[in-house]
Amino acid sequence: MYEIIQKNPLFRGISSSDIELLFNGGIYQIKKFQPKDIVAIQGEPCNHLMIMLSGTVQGQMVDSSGRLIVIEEISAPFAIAVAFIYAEKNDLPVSVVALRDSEILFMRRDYFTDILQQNKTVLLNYLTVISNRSKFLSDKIHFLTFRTIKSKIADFLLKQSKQIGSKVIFLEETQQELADIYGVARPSLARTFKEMEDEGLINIERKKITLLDEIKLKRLAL
Amino acid sequence: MYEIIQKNPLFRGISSSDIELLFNGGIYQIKKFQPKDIVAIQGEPCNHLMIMLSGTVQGQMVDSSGRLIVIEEISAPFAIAVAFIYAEKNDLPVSVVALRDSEILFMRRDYFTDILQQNKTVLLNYLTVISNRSKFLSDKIHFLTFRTIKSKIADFLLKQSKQIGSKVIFLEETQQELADIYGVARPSLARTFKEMEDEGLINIERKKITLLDEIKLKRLAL
DNA sequence: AATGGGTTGTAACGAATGTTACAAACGAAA
DNA sequence: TTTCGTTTGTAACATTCGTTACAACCCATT
Repeated sequence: MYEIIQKNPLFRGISSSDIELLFNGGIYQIKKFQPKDIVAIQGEPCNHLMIMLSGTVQGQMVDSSGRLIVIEEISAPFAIAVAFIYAEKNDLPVSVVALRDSEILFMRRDYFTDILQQNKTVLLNYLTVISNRSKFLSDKIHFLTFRTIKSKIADFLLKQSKQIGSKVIFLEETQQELADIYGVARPSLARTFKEMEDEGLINIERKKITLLDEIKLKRLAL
Repeated sequence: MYEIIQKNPLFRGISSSDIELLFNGGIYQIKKFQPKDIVAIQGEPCNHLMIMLSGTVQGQMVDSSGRLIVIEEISAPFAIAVAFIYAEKNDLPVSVVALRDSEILFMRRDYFTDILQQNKTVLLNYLTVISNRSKFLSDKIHFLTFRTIKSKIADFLLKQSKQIGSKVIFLEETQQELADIYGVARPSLARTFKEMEDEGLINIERKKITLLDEIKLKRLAL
Protein backbone atom coordinates (compact mmCIF):
# COMPACT_ATOMS: atom_id res chain seq x y z
CA MET A 1 0.00 0.00 0.00
CA TYR A 2 2.69 2.50 0.94
CA GLU A 3 4.32 2.08 -2.47
CA ILE A 4 1.11 3.31 -4.08
CA ILE A 5 0.75 6.23 -1.70
CA GLN A 6 4.35 7.13 -2.39
CA LYS A 7 3.45 7.59 -6.04
CA ASN A 8 0.69 10.05 -5.15
CA PRO A 9 1.78 13.63 -5.91
CA LEU A 10 0.92 14.64 -2.36
CA PHE A 11 3.63 12.36 -1.02
CA ARG A 12 6.25 12.94 -3.68
CA GLY A 13 9.70 12.90 -2.17
CA ILE A 14 8.65 11.16 1.04
CA SER A 15 10.26 7.84 1.89
CA SER A 16 8.20 4.71 2.43
CA SER A 17 9.19 4.59 6.05
CA ASP A 18 8.17 8.21 6.63
CA ILE A 19 4.82 7.53 4.99
CA GLU A 20 4.39 4.57 7.27
CA LEU A 21 5.05 6.83 10.25
CA LEU A 22 2.62 9.48 9.02
CA PHE A 23 -0.13 6.93 8.43
CA ASN A 24 0.40 5.12 11.70
CA GLY A 25 -2.32 4.90 14.32
CA GLY A 26 -5.38 3.79 12.39
CA ILE A 27 -6.11 7.24 11.04
CA TYR A 28 -7.49 5.90 7.80
CA GLN A 29 -10.03 3.45 6.48
CA ILE A 30 -10.01 1.47 3.25
CA LYS A 31 -13.21 0.80 1.33
CA LYS A 32 -13.78 -1.34 -1.73
CA PHE A 33 -16.07 -0.49 -4.62
CA GLN A 34 -17.34 -2.34 -7.65
CA PRO A 35 -18.10 -0.85 -11.08
CA LYS A 36 -21.06 1.58 -10.96
CA ASP A 37 -20.87 1.83 -7.16
CA ILE A 38 -21.30 5.39 -5.92
CA VAL A 39 -18.31 6.58 -3.93
CA ALA A 40 -19.61 10.05 -3.10
CA ILE A 41 -22.68 12.05 -4.01
CA GLN A 42 -22.87 15.51 -5.57
CA GLY A 43 -24.00 18.07 -3.00
CA GLU A 44 -22.99 16.20 0.13
CA PRO A 45 -20.30 17.61 2.42
CA CYS A 46 -16.84 16.21 1.97
CA ASN A 47 -14.70 15.82 5.07
CA HIS A 48 -12.42 13.07 3.88
CA LEU A 49 -9.39 12.98 1.70
CA MET A 50 -9.71 10.01 -0.64
CA ILE A 51 -6.63 8.36 -2.10
CA MET A 52 -7.12 5.81 -4.85
CA LEU A 53 -5.20 2.61 -4.10
CA SER A 54 -6.45 0.71 -7.14
CA GLY A 55 -8.98 1.07 -9.91
CA THR A 56 -10.62 4.07 -11.58
CA VAL A 57 -13.44 6.42 -10.70
CA GLN A 58 -15.23 9.11 -12.64
CA GLY A 59 -16.36 12.57 -11.51
CA GLN A 60 -19.77 13.31 -12.96
CA MET A 61 -22.09 16.29 -12.92
CA VAL A 62 -25.74 16.06 -13.74
CA ASP A 63 -27.49 19.08 -15.18
CA SER A 64 -31.12 20.09 -14.85
CA SER A 65 -32.26 18.10 -17.86
CA GLY A 66 -30.57 14.95 -16.61
CA ARG A 67 -27.67 15.18 -19.01
CA LEU A 68 -24.49 13.63 -17.71
CA ILE A 69 -21.25 15.56 -17.95
CA VAL A 70 -18.04 13.76 -17.17
CA ILE A 71 -15.63 16.14 -15.51
CA GLU A 72 -12.71 13.78 -15.15
CA GLU A 73 -11.48 10.29 -14.54
CA ILE A 74 -9.19 9.54 -11.63
CA SER A 75 -7.16 6.35 -11.20
CA ALA A 76 -4.71 5.09 -8.62
CA PRO A 77 -2.43 6.52 -7.29
CA PHE A 78 -4.19 9.87 -7.45
CA ALA A 79 -6.52 11.46 -4.91
CA ILE A 80 -10.12 12.66 -4.99
CA ALA A 81 -11.59 15.86 -3.58
CA VAL A 82 -8.17 17.21 -2.62
CA ALA A 83 -9.23 20.75 -3.33
CA PHE A 84 -12.48 20.84 -1.39
CA ILE A 85 -11.79 19.55 2.07
CA TYR A 86 -10.70 22.97 3.35
CA ALA A 87 -13.36 25.03 1.61
CA GLU A 88 -15.87 26.83 3.82
CA LYS A 89 -18.77 25.25 1.95
CA ASN A 90 -17.26 21.87 1.34
CA ASP A 91 -20.08 20.09 -0.42
CA LEU A 92 -18.88 18.02 -3.35
CA PRO A 93 -19.58 19.54 -6.76
CA VAL A 94 -19.56 16.16 -8.49
CA SER A 95 -20.72 12.64 -7.91
CA VAL A 96 -17.94 10.08 -7.85
CA VAL A 97 -18.74 6.73 -9.45
CA ALA A 98 -16.48 3.70 -9.66
CA LEU A 99 -15.72 2.52 -13.19
CA ARG A 100 -13.74 -0.57 -12.19
CA ASP A 101 -13.10 -2.52 -9.03
CA SER A 102 -11.47 0.08 -6.82
CA GLU A 103 -9.92 0.40 -3.39
CA ILE A 104 -9.96 3.84 -1.84
CA LEU A 105 -8.28 5.10 1.30
CA PHE A 106 -10.41 7.52 3.33
CA MET A 107 -8.76 9.90 5.77
CA ARG A 108 -10.58 12.46 7.88
CA ARG A 109 -9.60 16.04 7.25
CA ASP A 110 -8.36 16.54 10.83
CA TYR A 111 -5.85 13.75 10.47
CA PHE A 112 -4.67 15.06 7.12
CA THR A 113 -4.26 18.50 8.66
CA ASP A 114 -1.97 16.91 11.23
CA ILE A 115 0.11 15.43 8.44
CA LEU A 116 0.33 18.80 6.70
CA GLN A 117 1.59 20.36 9.90
CA GLN A 118 4.06 17.58 10.61
CA ASN A 119 5.63 17.42 7.20
CA LYS A 120 6.66 20.45 5.18
CA THR A 121 7.23 18.51 1.98
CA VAL A 122 3.69 17.21 2.00
CA LEU A 123 2.49 20.73 2.63
CA LEU A 124 4.35 22.17 -0.36
CA ASN A 125 3.18 19.24 -2.48
CA TYR A 126 -0.35 20.03 -1.40
CA LEU A 127 -0.01 23.65 -2.53
CA THR A 128 1.12 22.50 -5.95
CA VAL A 129 -1.60 19.87 -6.26
CA ILE A 130 -4.37 22.25 -5.30
CA SER A 131 -3.02 24.95 -7.62
CA ASN A 132 -2.87 22.50 -10.49
CA ARG A 133 -6.43 21.63 -9.64
CA SER A 134 -7.54 25.24 -10.03
CA LYS A 135 -5.75 25.38 -13.34
CA PHE A 136 -7.52 22.23 -14.46
CA LEU A 137 -10.91 23.63 -13.53
CA SER A 138 -10.20 26.91 -15.29
CA ASP A 139 -9.20 25.05 -18.41
CA LYS A 140 -12.42 23.08 -18.16
CA ILE A 141 -14.37 26.33 -17.99
CA HIS A 142 -12.49 27.58 -21.01
CA PHE A 143 -13.43 24.39 -22.82
CA LEU A 144 -17.09 24.65 -21.87
CA THR A 145 -17.27 28.20 -23.16
CA PHE A 146 -16.53 27.04 -26.69
CA ARG A 147 -19.87 27.61 -28.26
CA THR A 148 -19.79 25.18 -31.16
CA ILE A 149 -19.09 21.47 -31.13
CA LYS A 150 -16.63 22.04 -33.95
CA SER A 151 -14.50 24.25 -31.71
CA LYS A 152 -14.55 21.67 -28.95
CA ILE A 153 -13.47 18.91 -31.30
CA ALA A 154 -10.73 21.06 -32.81
CA ASP A 155 -9.41 21.88 -29.33
CA PHE A 156 -9.56 18.25 -28.27
CA LEU A 157 -7.82 16.92 -31.39
CA LEU A 158 -5.04 19.50 -31.26
CA LYS A 159 -4.34 18.74 -27.61
CA GLN A 160 -4.29 14.99 -28.27
CA SER A 161 -2.05 15.44 -31.28
CA LYS A 162 0.36 17.62 -29.33
CA GLN A 163 0.46 15.15 -26.47
CA ILE A 164 1.36 12.11 -28.55
CA GLY A 165 3.39 14.09 -31.05
CA SER A 166 1.64 12.78 -34.15
CA LYS A 167 -1.00 13.91 -36.59
CA VAL A 168 -2.64 10.50 -36.47
CA ILE A 169 -4.83 9.94 -33.44
CA PHE A 170 -6.40 6.68 -32.36
CA LEU A 171 -9.44 7.40 -30.23
CA GLU A 172 -9.61 5.43 -27.01
CA GLU A 173 -13.13 6.54 -26.17
CA THR A 174 -16.39 5.63 -27.84
CA GLN A 175 -18.43 8.41 -29.39
CA GLN A 176 -20.79 8.23 -26.44
CA GLU A 177 -17.96 8.75 -23.97
CA LEU A 178 -16.62 11.68 -25.96
CA ALA A 179 -20.09 13.17 -26.11
CA ASP A 180 -20.34 12.95 -22.31
CA ILE A 181 -17.00 14.70 -21.91
CA TYR A 182 -18.09 17.45 -24.28
CA GLY A 183 -21.58 17.68 -22.83
CA VAL A 184 -23.22 17.19 -26.23
CA ALA A 185 -25.49 14.62 -27.88
CA ARG A 186 -23.84 11.65 -29.55
CA PRO A 187 -25.41 12.08 -33.03
CA SER A 188 -24.49 15.77 -32.98
CA LEU A 189 -20.92 14.75 -32.35
CA ALA A 190 -20.91 12.27 -35.23
CA ARG A 191 -22.47 14.83 -37.55
CA THR A 192 -19.85 17.40 -36.65
CA PHE A 193 -17.01 14.93 -37.21
CA LYS A 194 -18.44 14.27 -40.67
CA GLU A 195 -18.76 17.98 -41.43
CA MET A 196 -15.13 18.48 -40.48
CA GLU A 197 -14.15 15.64 -42.78
CA ASP A 198 -16.21 17.14 -45.63
CA GLU A 199 -14.41 20.44 -45.09
CA GLY A 200 -11.03 18.75 -45.43
CA LEU A 201 -9.97 19.42 -41.85
CA ILE A 202 -9.54 15.81 -40.84
CA ASN A 203 -9.74 12.29 -42.18
CA ILE A 204 -11.73 9.68 -40.29
CA GLU A 205 -11.49 5.92 -40.49
CA ARG A 206 -13.51 4.67 -37.60
CA LYS A 207 -11.29 5.23 -34.52
CA LYS A 208 -8.35 6.59 -36.51
CA ILE A 209 -8.35 10.33 -37.07
CA THR A 210 -5.75 12.14 -39.16
CA LEU A 211 -5.30 15.89 -38.89
CA LEU A 212 -5.11 17.38 -42.38
CA ASP A 213 -5.34 21.14 -41.90
CA GLU A 214 -3.92 22.17 -38.54
CA ILE A 215 -4.02 25.85 -39.38
CA LYS A 216 -7.77 25.89 -39.84
CA LEU A 217 -8.17 23.66 -36.80
CA LYS A 218 -6.21 26.09 -34.65
CA ARG A 219 -8.35 28.92 -35.91
CA LEU A 220 -11.45 27.03 -34.80
CA ALA A 221 -10.03 26.37 -31.33
CA LEU A 222 -8.87 29.98 -30.97
CA MET B 1 -2.37 50.30 3.24
CA TYR B 2 -1.91 47.74 5.99
CA GLU B 3 -5.49 48.21 7.11
CA ILE B 4 -6.64 47.10 3.67
CA ILE B 5 -4.32 44.11 3.59
CA GLN B 6 -5.55 43.16 7.01
CA LYS B 7 -9.04 42.81 5.58
CA ASN B 8 -7.81 40.38 2.91
CA PRO B 9 -8.82 36.80 3.79
CA LEU B 10 -5.19 35.72 3.41
CA PHE B 11 -4.23 37.89 6.37
CA ARG B 12 -7.25 37.33 8.55
CA GLY B 13 -6.26 37.24 12.19
CA ILE B 14 -2.89 38.94 11.65
CA SER B 15 -2.21 42.19 13.47
CA SER B 16 -1.30 45.35 11.57
CA SER B 17 2.13 45.36 13.10
CA ASP B 18 2.77 41.75 12.09
CA ILE B 19 1.67 42.54 8.54
CA GLU B 20 4.07 45.45 8.53
CA LEU B 21 6.84 43.09 9.56
CA LEU B 22 5.92 40.53 6.92
CA PHE B 23 5.82 43.15 4.18
CA ASN B 24 9.00 44.86 5.24
CA GLY B 25 11.99 45.06 2.96
CA GLY B 26 10.58 46.28 -0.34
CA ILE B 27 9.27 42.89 -1.36
CA TYR B 28 6.31 44.36 -3.16
CA GLN B 29 5.43 46.89 -5.81
CA ILE B 30 2.29 48.96 -6.20
CA LYS B 31 0.89 49.76 -9.62
CA LYS B 32 -2.00 52.00 -10.59
CA PHE B 33 -4.52 51.27 -13.30
CA GLN B 34 -7.30 53.23 -14.98
CA PRO B 35 -10.61 51.85 -16.29
CA LYS B 36 -10.09 49.47 -19.26
CA ASP B 37 -6.37 49.11 -18.50
CA ILE B 38 -5.18 45.54 -18.83
CA VAL B 39 -3.68 44.23 -15.60
CA ALA B 40 -2.77 40.77 -16.86
CA ILE B 41 -3.25 38.85 -20.08
CA GLN B 42 -4.84 35.44 -20.60
CA GLY B 43 -2.20 32.84 -21.40
CA GLU B 44 0.79 34.60 -19.87
CA PRO B 45 2.61 33.07 -16.93
CA CYS B 46 1.70 34.42 -13.55
CA ASN B 47 4.44 34.67 -10.97
CA HIS B 48 2.99 37.41 -8.79
CA LEU B 49 0.40 37.48 -6.12
CA MET B 50 -1.80 40.52 -6.69
CA ILE B 51 -3.66 42.15 -3.82
CA MET B 52 -6.26 44.79 -4.66
CA LEU B 53 -5.72 47.92 -2.56
CA SER B 54 -8.50 49.92 -4.19
CA GLY B 55 -10.86 49.71 -7.14
CA THR B 56 -12.35 46.79 -9.07
CA VAL B 57 -11.10 44.48 -11.78
CA GLN B 58 -12.81 41.87 -13.92
CA GLY B 59 -11.61 38.41 -14.94
CA GLN B 60 -12.55 37.76 -18.55
CA MET B 61 -12.23 34.85 -20.91
CA VAL B 62 -12.48 35.16 -24.65
CA ASP B 63 -13.72 32.21 -26.68
CA SER B 64 -12.92 31.30 -30.27
CA SER B 65 -15.70 33.39 -31.75
CA GLY B 66 -14.61 36.46 -29.83
CA ARG B 67 -17.40 36.20 -27.29
CA LEU B 68 -16.53 37.66 -23.92
CA ILE B 69 -17.28 35.69 -20.82
CA VAL B 70 -16.96 37.39 -17.49
CA ILE B 71 -15.75 34.93 -14.90
CA GLU B 72 -15.78 37.22 -11.90
CA GLU B 73 -15.29 40.68 -10.51
CA ILE B 74 -12.72 41.31 -7.80
CA SER B 75 -12.54 44.42 -5.65
CA ALA B 76 -10.32 45.56 -2.82
CA PRO B 77 -9.38 44.06 -0.40
CA PHE B 78 -9.34 40.75 -2.25
CA ALA B 79 -6.54 39.14 -4.21
CA ILE B 80 -6.12 38.02 -7.82
CA ALA B 81 -4.58 34.80 -9.14
CA VAL B 82 -4.17 33.35 -5.67
CA ALA B 83 -4.80 29.86 -6.93
CA PHE B 84 -2.40 29.79 -9.84
CA ILE B 85 0.94 30.96 -8.61
CA TYR B 86 1.94 27.49 -7.43
CA ALA B 87 0.58 25.54 -10.39
CA GLU B 88 3.10 23.74 -12.60
CA LYS B 89 1.71 25.43 -15.70
CA ASN B 90 0.98 28.77 -14.19
CA ASP B 91 -0.29 30.67 -17.22
CA LEU B 92 -3.30 32.79 -16.40
CA PRO B 93 -6.62 31.37 -17.63
CA VAL B 94 -8.24 34.81 -17.76
CA SER B 95 -7.40 38.33 -18.71
CA VAL B 96 -7.71 40.84 -15.89
CA VAL B 97 -9.09 44.23 -16.85
CA ALA B 98 -9.56 47.23 -14.57
CA LEU B 99 -13.13 48.48 -14.32
CA ARG B 100 -12.37 51.48 -12.14
CA ASP B 101 -9.28 53.34 -10.98
CA SER B 102 -7.40 50.66 -9.11
CA GLU B 103 -4.25 50.21 -7.07
CA ILE B 104 -2.79 46.74 -6.97
CA LEU B 105 0.02 45.36 -4.88
CA PHE B 106 2.29 42.93 -6.75
CA MET B 107 4.40 40.43 -4.82
CA ARG B 108 6.69 37.86 -6.40
CA ARG B 109 5.83 34.28 -5.62
CA ASP B 110 9.17 33.66 -3.86
CA TYR B 111 8.50 36.40 -1.36
CA PHE B 112 5.00 35.16 -0.72
CA THR B 113 6.38 31.67 -0.18
CA ASP B 114 8.62 33.14 2.50
CA ILE B 115 5.59 34.65 4.19
CA LEU B 116 3.76 31.32 4.06
CA GLN B 117 6.70 29.64 5.73
CA GLN B 118 7.09 32.33 8.36
CA ASN B 119 3.50 32.55 9.41
CA LYS B 120 1.28 29.56 10.04
CA THR B 121 -1.92 31.58 10.19
CA VAL B 122 -1.36 32.97 6.72
CA LEU B 123 -0.65 29.45 5.54
CA LEU B 124 -3.90 28.06 6.90
CA ASN B 125 -5.76 31.07 5.52
CA TYR B 126 -4.19 30.33 2.16
CA LEU B 127 -5.46 26.74 2.23
CA THR B 128 -8.98 27.96 2.88
CA VAL B 129 -8.82 30.66 0.22
CA ILE B 130 -7.53 28.31 -2.45
CA SER B 131 -10.08 25.65 -1.53
CA ASN B 132 -12.88 28.17 -1.74
CA ARG B 133 -11.50 29.09 -5.10
CA SER B 134 -11.81 25.52 -6.35
CA LYS B 135 -15.35 25.43 -5.06
CA PHE B 136 -16.12 28.65 -6.90
CA LEU B 137 -14.74 27.29 -10.16
CA SER B 138 -16.66 24.05 -9.79
CA ASP B 139 -19.85 25.97 -9.21
CA LYS B 140 -19.07 27.98 -12.32
CA ILE B 141 -18.71 24.77 -14.29
CA HIS B 142 -21.99 23.55 -12.90
CA PHE B 143 -23.57 26.79 -14.01
CA LEU B 144 -22.12 26.58 -17.51
CA THR B 145 -23.47 23.06 -17.95
CA PHE B 146 -27.04 24.31 -17.67
CA ARG B 147 -28.14 23.80 -21.22
CA THR B 148 -30.93 26.34 -21.54
CA ILE B 149 -30.83 30.05 -20.82
CA LYS B 150 -34.02 29.60 -18.83
CA SER B 151 -32.20 27.28 -16.41
CA LYS B 152 -29.37 29.76 -16.02
CA ILE B 153 -31.75 32.61 -15.27
CA ALA B 154 -33.72 30.50 -12.80
CA ASP B 155 -30.54 29.52 -11.00
CA PHE B 156 -29.32 33.11 -10.93
CA LEU B 157 -32.60 34.55 -9.65
CA LEU B 158 -33.01 31.95 -6.94
CA LYS B 159 -29.47 32.55 -5.67
CA GLN B 160 -29.97 36.32 -5.67
CA SER B 161 -33.30 35.97 -3.91
CA LYS B 162 -31.83 33.70 -1.28
CA GLN B 163 -28.94 36.04 -0.71
CA ILE B 164 -30.99 39.16 -0.08
CA GLY B 165 -33.87 37.27 1.53
CA SER B 166 -36.59 38.73 -0.65
CA LYS B 167 -38.66 37.74 -3.65
CA VAL B 168 -38.14 41.15 -5.18
CA ILE B 169 -34.80 41.60 -6.90
CA PHE B 170 -33.35 44.83 -8.23
CA LEU B 171 -30.82 44.02 -10.91
CA GLU B 172 -27.54 45.87 -10.58
CA GLU B 173 -26.24 44.73 -13.95
CA THR B 174 -27.35 45.76 -17.41
CA GLN B 175 -28.69 43.05 -19.71
CA GLN B 176 -25.42 43.14 -21.60
CA GLU B 177 -23.45 42.49 -18.42
CA LEU B 178 -25.72 39.63 -17.45
CA ALA B 179 -25.39 38.18 -20.93
CA ASP B 180 -21.60 38.26 -20.58
CA ILE B 181 -21.79 36.46 -17.25
CA TYR B 182 -24.06 33.82 -18.73
CA GLY B 183 -22.12 33.56 -21.95
CA VAL B 184 -25.20 34.20 -24.10
CA ALA B 185 -26.36 36.83 -26.57
CA ARG B 186 -28.15 39.84 -25.17
CA PRO B 187 -31.36 39.60 -27.25
CA SER B 188 -31.61 35.90 -26.39
CA LEU B 189 -31.48 36.86 -22.73
CA ALA B 190 -34.23 39.48 -23.12
CA ARG B 191 -36.40 37.05 -25.05
CA THR B 192 -36.00 34.41 -22.37
CA PHE B 193 -36.87 36.88 -19.61
CA LYS B 194 -40.04 37.71 -21.52
CA GLU B 195 -40.92 34.04 -22.00
CA MET B 196 -40.55 33.45 -18.27
CA GLU B 197 -42.84 36.39 -17.60
CA ASP B 198 -45.41 35.03 -20.09
CA GLU B 199 -45.29 31.70 -18.28
CA GLY B 200 -46.06 33.40 -14.96
CA LEU B 201 -42.72 32.52 -13.39
CA ILE B 202 -41.63 36.09 -12.75
CA ASN B 203 -42.77 39.67 -13.09
CA ILE B 204 -40.49 42.21 -14.74
CA GLU B 205 -40.59 45.97 -14.45
CA ARG B 206 -37.36 47.14 -16.02
CA LYS B 207 -34.70 46.40 -13.37
CA LYS B 208 -37.17 45.12 -10.78
CA ILE B 209 -37.88 41.40 -10.92
CA THR B 210 -40.40 39.66 -8.70
CA LEU B 211 -40.36 35.90 -8.28
CA LEU B 212 -43.89 34.56 -8.63
CA ASP B 213 -43.54 30.77 -8.84
CA GLU B 214 -40.49 29.60 -6.94
CA ILE B 215 -41.46 25.94 -7.21
CA LYS B 216 -41.33 25.96 -11.00
CA LEU B 217 -38.17 28.06 -10.90
CA LYS B 218 -36.48 25.52 -8.67
CA ARG B 219 -37.51 22.75 -11.02
CA LEU B 220 -35.85 24.62 -13.89
CA ALA B 221 -32.62 25.12 -11.98
CA LEU B 222 -32.58 21.48 -10.84
C1' DA C 1 -20.34 -19.16 -40.55
C1' DA C 2 -24.00 -17.42 -37.72
C1' DT C 3 -25.58 -14.77 -33.89
C1' DG C 4 -26.17 -10.86 -31.03
C1' DG C 5 -24.69 -6.83 -28.42
C1' DG C 6 -22.55 -2.75 -28.83
C1' DT C 7 -20.87 1.08 -31.80
C1' DT C 8 -21.09 4.12 -35.67
C1' DG C 9 -23.28 6.57 -39.66
C1' DT C 10 -27.06 9.13 -41.14
C1' DA C 11 -31.43 11.46 -41.86
C1' DA C 12 -35.59 14.24 -40.67
C1' DC C 13 -37.49 17.29 -37.72
C1' DG C 14 -38.02 20.48 -33.88
C1' DA C 15 -36.22 23.39 -30.22
C1' DA C 16 -32.97 26.69 -28.60
C1' DT C 17 -30.00 30.22 -29.48
C1' DG C 18 -27.42 33.61 -32.28
C1' DT C 19 -27.46 37.58 -35.53
C1' DT C 20 -28.98 41.71 -37.14
C1' DA C 21 -31.74 45.48 -37.10
C1' DC C 22 -34.56 48.99 -35.35
C1' DA C 23 -37.85 51.29 -32.36
C1' DA C 24 -39.03 52.60 -27.70
C1' DA C 25 -37.76 53.98 -23.17
C1' DC C 26 -34.66 55.86 -19.94
C1' DG C 27 -31.50 59.12 -17.77
C1' DA C 28 -27.91 62.30 -17.37
C1' DA C 29 -26.23 66.60 -19.04
C1' DA C 30 -26.87 70.83 -21.47
C1' DT D 1 -37.16 70.94 -21.51
C1' DT D 2 -34.38 69.21 -24.98
C1' DT D 3 -30.84 66.37 -26.50
C1' DC D 4 -28.07 62.47 -26.97
C1' DG D 5 -25.95 58.29 -25.64
C1' DT D 6 -27.21 54.09 -23.42
C1' DT D 7 -30.30 50.48 -22.32
C1' DT D 8 -34.24 47.72 -23.26
C1' DG D 9 -37.89 45.45 -26.06
C1' DT D 10 -38.93 43.04 -30.06
C1' DA D 11 -39.05 40.89 -34.57
C1' DA D 12 -37.35 38.07 -38.59
C1' DC D 13 -34.27 34.99 -40.03
C1' DA D 14 -30.14 31.83 -39.84
C1' DT D 15 -27.49 28.53 -37.40
C1' DT D 16 -26.53 25.08 -34.24
C1' DC D 17 -27.80 21.44 -31.68
C1' DG D 18 -30.92 17.86 -29.65
C1' DT D 19 -34.13 14.07 -30.37
C1' DT D 20 -35.58 10.06 -32.38
C1' DA D 21 -35.14 6.46 -35.31
C1' DC D 22 -33.00 3.10 -37.98
C1' DA D 23 -29.60 0.93 -40.90
C1' DA D 24 -24.80 -0.42 -41.38
C1' DC D 25 -20.92 -2.03 -39.26
C1' DC D 26 -17.69 -4.28 -36.04
C1' DC D 27 -16.33 -7.92 -33.14
C1' DA D 28 -16.36 -11.45 -29.78
C1' DT D 29 -18.67 -15.68 -28.91
C1' DT D 30 -20.89 -19.60 -30.20
